[in-house]
Amino acid sequence: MTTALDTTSPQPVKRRSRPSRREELLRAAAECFAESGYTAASVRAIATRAGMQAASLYCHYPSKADLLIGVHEIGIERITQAVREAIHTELPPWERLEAACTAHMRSLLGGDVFFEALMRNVPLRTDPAYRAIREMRAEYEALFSDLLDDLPLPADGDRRKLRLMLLGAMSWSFTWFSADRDTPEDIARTFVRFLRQPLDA
Amino acid sequence: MTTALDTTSPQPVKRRSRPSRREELLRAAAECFAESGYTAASVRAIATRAGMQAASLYCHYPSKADLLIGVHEIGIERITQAVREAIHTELPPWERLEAACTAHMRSLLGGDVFFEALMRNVPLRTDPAYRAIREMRAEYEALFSDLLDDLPLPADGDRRKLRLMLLGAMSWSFTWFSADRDTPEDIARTFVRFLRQPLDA
DNA sequence: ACGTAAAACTAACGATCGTTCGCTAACTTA
DNA sequence: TAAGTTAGCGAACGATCGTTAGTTTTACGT
Repeated sequence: MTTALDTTSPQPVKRRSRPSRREELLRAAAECFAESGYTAASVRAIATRAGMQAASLYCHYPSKADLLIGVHEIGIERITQAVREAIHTELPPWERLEAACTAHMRSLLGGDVFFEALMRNVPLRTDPAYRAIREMRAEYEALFSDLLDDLPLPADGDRRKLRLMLLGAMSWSFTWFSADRDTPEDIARTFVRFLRQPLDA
Repeated sequence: MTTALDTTSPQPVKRRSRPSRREELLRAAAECFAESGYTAASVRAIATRAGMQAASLYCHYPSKADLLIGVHEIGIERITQAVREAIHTELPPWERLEAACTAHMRSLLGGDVFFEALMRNVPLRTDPAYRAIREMRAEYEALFSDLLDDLPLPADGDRRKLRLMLLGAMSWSFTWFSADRDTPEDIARTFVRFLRQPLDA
């Protein structure tokens, strides 16, 4: 009969001295959140993808919800950086807006799992993480508010709705984008052109 | 000590001869899906809201996934009907489009839980219910394809992207709409006007 | 009035969930 | 080298999940 001796063999248990194991964990979380959505993604699946046990995950993050916040932080930080760089140059207002939109779409549709996780997990107003995430998004969207303020619009141009329309159309592209038919840059250019040029004959 | 006698009293268990108990069930499901999202909504919560036990739910629907499909069917059918009525009149192309958008936004933001459930549960490509739901959505969006075909656009007007931009912007409004600041009709009108009129000075 | 089928019930199944516990082994630092 | 810190592990907790089985109740056609 089995005794206490023949238990599990003592596998090495490599301890990673990597700069940050948390980053690998966040990436794994982003992948799972992107694939299955926050609720359906299990901490066990995330941990497995990061090469550890579910319990070990809690050495780095106190809860699953904090993982989602962490994923959002990285995603928002990246896209903010990308847009900031794109509008850093001296350009006419409309061209600056187009540059921002191009950077926005490139980030969103470029295949980065952090952005996929972002888009597929827009927080509900009842979520506990709603406030934290919403604040991050608002800060990012303020970039576009500034860009629109520089635009020479007609007097009746509702800048708020213009921002919401443009950002909304771009956000939703996540649901229909197909790399076969479209490119992020073309979508951005076309959307800005639709607003800029008269479509009515 | 408690015996087997003092268990739950035999409550009457009124049997509803209503035209369709399934409809109440679908409404309860829509409410739960809208509040918590599909995965986080439990069949027990849905059943409780419909005034029955979780097991009784399976007398009407074979699975939770079928409930989601049923909710989508009702939502799509309602909004299709609303838009069809709106564009039934004889109107110039742009006015017809605006009428369709107004009806679209009124449905989406009017507080109907079926539409809230729709918007908060856009299916992932990996979901088993993805195909069924996607087909329903495509059929609805074809309405707008027809409307855009009637529009007198410049030669370089990409009608597909125009449709995706307009529908995307309207869909996303679900995430920022506030009844205090906006009305569905105003959003629809403004969005169409942005496309129709030149914004560039 | 009776038989029957649908609808609702209670109970429970196996699975999985997020999280906690106690311990081991590795790295860091003194 | 001794002490301290901590990432990682196996196991398990209590809860909840979607679903099924078996039974009882209700409504309705004959």
